[in-house]
Amino acid sequence: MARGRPREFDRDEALHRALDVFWQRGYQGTSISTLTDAMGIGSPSLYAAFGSKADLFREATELYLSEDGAEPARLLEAGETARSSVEAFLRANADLFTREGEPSGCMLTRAVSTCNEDDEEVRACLAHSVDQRRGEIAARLERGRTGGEPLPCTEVHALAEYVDTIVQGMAVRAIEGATRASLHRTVDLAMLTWDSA
Amino acid sequence: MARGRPREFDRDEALHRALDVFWQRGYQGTSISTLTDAMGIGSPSLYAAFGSKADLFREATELYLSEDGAEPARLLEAGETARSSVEAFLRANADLFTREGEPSGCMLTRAVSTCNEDDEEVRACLAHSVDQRRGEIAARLERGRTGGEPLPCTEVHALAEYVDTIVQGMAVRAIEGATRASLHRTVDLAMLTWDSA
DNA sequence: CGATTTATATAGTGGTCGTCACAGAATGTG
DNA sequence: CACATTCTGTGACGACCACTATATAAATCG
Repeated sequence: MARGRPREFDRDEALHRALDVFWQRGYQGTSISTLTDAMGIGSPSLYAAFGSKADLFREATELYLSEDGAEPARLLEAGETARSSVEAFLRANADLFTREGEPSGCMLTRAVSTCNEDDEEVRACLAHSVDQRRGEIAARLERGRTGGEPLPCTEVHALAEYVDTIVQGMAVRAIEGATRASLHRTVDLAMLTWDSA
Repeated sequence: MARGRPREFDRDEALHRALDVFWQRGYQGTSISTLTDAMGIGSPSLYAAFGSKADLFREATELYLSEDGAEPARLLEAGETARSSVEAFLRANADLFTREGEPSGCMLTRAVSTCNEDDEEVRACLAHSVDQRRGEIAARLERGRTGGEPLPCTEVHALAEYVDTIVQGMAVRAIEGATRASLHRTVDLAMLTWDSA
């Protein structure tokens, strides 16, 4: 098996490094040469292994969602109440956006702003990912609502959009340099919405 | 006066068009040729009148703050209470981010994500503008606090950061295509924070 | 072994980036 | 008028963009 000359780099590790670059610089702000430098390979190897810049970005997005973004999503599902689930979700995102030695903010949020309308496929990929995240929030809220849990708003979609707004706002603030503690203070205030009922 | 050949374009109008382009495409996503096309001038005229791409961006930022961004800031000052001022401020931003036939979102928020750490001067310019906005929110809150108005949090800076998070989150959602009504529903929920006291 | 298959390194493709030299055109001043 | 001054259009600079043709290297297959 594996006829021909074997690949000299670890594809998965290279993808991780590409994710870091996209995370830090967005889509348009990342050049192929930046990627090849970070991945430690030549451009022909990149194209042979990943197809194109857009394809590589798509794979990096999937990796982000399945690895870094998985912990917030897991906490969103695992909480006992919708309220505690949302709070854990927000705090996990605040932590994710301010990890030491890692890019700041949310990879998706950053990419949304850094690809313009020409990059049709990349925009579609991002829209799908963000829609999915919002859907997961709404689903968790709906689960609480049907279970009789009091929510600050009966429209779970509107409430999910509110939670998503907090997440994306924190992502921008992390890029601007906000500290983890500062984002957690914001979560404190965001959760006060629940205490209005 | 005005020795020499007179300029054939209106500098202020050209700056307005440049603002539109930066607003829609961010900083790195905007090329000089895109700018000259939109402004209807040649690149030497651009450089003679504005200096450089970064200088032009700085001027466009000032124009944004003094014109489009002025209405939210005005409402923030004009409201009777801190609460009503913040609500009017948020709604004005929601409107600003979803104007028909105009770029979506906030010009500052978009630019924050689209310039990477190499563009030192541009980042500094943006940081200053965002800090200023946050400071205005905090000042209005402090005015309410010393006036005896009940606030959901005694730390006006933390509360200002929360409000700023909503603004920036709405800006990202507007870029993603959120409707004006959807952003106003988010403001509804954000203001519930005040009802927890 | 030779033949085949796959990956790599080198070096390029045409195109665009931000910026500017230069020459010509249009104004004011003497 | 000549002259100084300022703007505009043409065209180009070197550097970078995403991407690839070509040749060589390293593996498996028969």
